[in-house]
Amino acid sequence: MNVTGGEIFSYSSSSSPSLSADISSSYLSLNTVNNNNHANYEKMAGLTEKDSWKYESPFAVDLGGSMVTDGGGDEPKTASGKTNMRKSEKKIKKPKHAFQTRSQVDILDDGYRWRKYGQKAVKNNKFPRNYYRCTHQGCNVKKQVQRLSHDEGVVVTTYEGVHTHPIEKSTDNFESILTQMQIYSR
DNA sequence: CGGTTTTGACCGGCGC
DNA sequence: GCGCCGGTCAAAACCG
Repeated sequence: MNVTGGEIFSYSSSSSPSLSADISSSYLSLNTVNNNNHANYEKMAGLTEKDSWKYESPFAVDLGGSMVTDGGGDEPKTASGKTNMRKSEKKIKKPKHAFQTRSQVDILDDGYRWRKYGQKAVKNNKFPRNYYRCTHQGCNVKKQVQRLSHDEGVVVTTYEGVHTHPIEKSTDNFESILTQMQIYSR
């Protein structure tokens, strides 16, 4: 069940669905998810109880900044043994924020550079979910992008963690600045 | 060539 | 204990 009211920030790109397409021209090469197979899930809109956690944000806890510590990269990636504890012994939850956006494209550029590290089929949803990680060194911020099956025009982006570095993108255009404002105004 | 995407394997948690 | 499921890894392919 959902705990405490979910923090769902939904804003519509008022007018230009192509907004993100423009900005992200640099690495907009993700070849969409159109070609995905069938897997006819059509029960609910796509949110199961399990998924519900994504839409609640325990940010009251640490948005203050404490959790950012992980940015230091506590992951002991030893060149030799990679299979060491992949799961950090982290007890505190990272803040997660779900954004819902109307957009034709999957790539919503927020000014950061992301590297895709996974893609999985979503239950009750014919579209897969994409997992991205911030490429900045020491920044463990992750995000996952998902599209609603029954409403292909809606893209849900869930951010996890807080960036420990400034945006590196050229902010010389209005759209990107707007995007940043939307992100920071939580 | 170096960074990124692709994609199946793998892993931990959870329910039965 | 087993199998499902969501999330992550990693090697190879890919691309500018």
